[in-house]
Amino acid sequence: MIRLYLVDDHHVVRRGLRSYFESFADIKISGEAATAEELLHKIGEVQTDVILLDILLPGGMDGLEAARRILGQPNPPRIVILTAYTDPARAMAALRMGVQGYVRKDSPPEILLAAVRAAANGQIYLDKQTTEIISEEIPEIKLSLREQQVLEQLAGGDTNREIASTLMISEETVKSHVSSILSKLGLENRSQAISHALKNGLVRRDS
Amino acid sequence: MIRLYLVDDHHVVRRGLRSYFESFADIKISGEAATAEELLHKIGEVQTDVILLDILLPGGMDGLEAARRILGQPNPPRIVILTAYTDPARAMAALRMGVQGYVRKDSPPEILLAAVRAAANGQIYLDKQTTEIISEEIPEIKLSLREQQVLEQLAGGDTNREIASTLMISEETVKSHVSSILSKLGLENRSQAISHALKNGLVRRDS
DNA sequence: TGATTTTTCCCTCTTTAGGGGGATTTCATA
DNA sequence: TATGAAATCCCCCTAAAGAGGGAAAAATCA
Repeated sequence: MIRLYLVDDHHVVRRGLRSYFESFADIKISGEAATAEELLHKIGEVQTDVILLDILLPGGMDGLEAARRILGQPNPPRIVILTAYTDPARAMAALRMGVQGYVRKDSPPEILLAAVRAAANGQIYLDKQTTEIISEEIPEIKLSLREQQVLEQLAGGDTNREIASTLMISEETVKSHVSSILSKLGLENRSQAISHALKNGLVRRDS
Repeated sequence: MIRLYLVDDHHVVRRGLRSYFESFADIKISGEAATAEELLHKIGEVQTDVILLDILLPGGMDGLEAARRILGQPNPPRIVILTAYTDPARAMAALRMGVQGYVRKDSPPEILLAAVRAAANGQIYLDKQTTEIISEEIPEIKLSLREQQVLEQLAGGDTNREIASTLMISEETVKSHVSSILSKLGLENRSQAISHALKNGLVRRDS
């Protein structure tokens, strides 16, 4: 019997997952959470084998950070990441941190099932697209803390001057951070950086 | 008995909606579609009272355009728009075009149910946030066709020169379109336009 | 038809972005 | 301790973006 915990901020998604998985005799839903904070708060009190975890969650913490914390505990449950869009960098980061699966939300239900069962067995399951992308030996793209902060504001539409002002550094420094972000991500200008960051969930979108 | 048609590109969402609505005696699911094209293709052959329609759909056509076409037909079904983020402009546009409801995906299921039942009765149902926003008498922000096309490419990270090239117009023309987009949306630069467009679902995000 | 909007293009001018090439300090780590 | 990454700042220079002010043809609408 696989005990499965569901984490997604949308009611309909949780309900859909629950009704689907409950139709299989070997799976039992051990609980649900809508946010990363709720998950971390509740997970200590339940015994579960697998957590199906959405990446983009409202509030301060995203799914990856929640995964990191849970996997840092002794004898943690397996985690399968559920995501709307396939992002190579995030998938790599997730795998490095010990996640057991990475599947797209628009995958057919059988894929989700396969991923959960594989995770329960300690196997790793990746969907086709992710596997293809990963297998191309993509070097991990890692932004420094400062670069992430700059990217965050970049994606908010701020100018270099505004970023400089809120980070209390000079405009020149911001420019050098932006340049290294572009070079690390293989992009050509800030517009592409904004587009990339928002489309691939590299930043929160609190609009 | 309310016949309800479901349109969403995610399996889990469709499944969740179906299992939820089927638990009510007065509702019957008359069909499902994953894209706007599929909906338009299939809807002629089924009798349905209400269509629950996701706004962001893969492929060329979005939910609003599909709604426009369906509502243009004689004696059309009622349409309830389902959306991930509340966008005032889109909500206004949807209502103007005769849609019967506008609800967020993360609403509690009871809200969805209320919206569908209201639509079946010919009433209009808006969720709280949308109502609040609408009631502030927001003047409709309407981009021309050309401006939408430019915004689409803008959000993809393209430069003015690239946009000019694909639209087969001069760079100067692109600049004037960009300027009018900024002025209509009340923004200051293209970075803000990209951020705004992606965060508020003004463009598709096919990454 | 007349009026309005859309789409197109041009010019000038200022600001912003971004590359290239340094340099310094701090801090972790091999 | 040496090495390297991170973070800070500077200069010079080119290209891109955007404001302001027109203008004119085409499409749409009243």
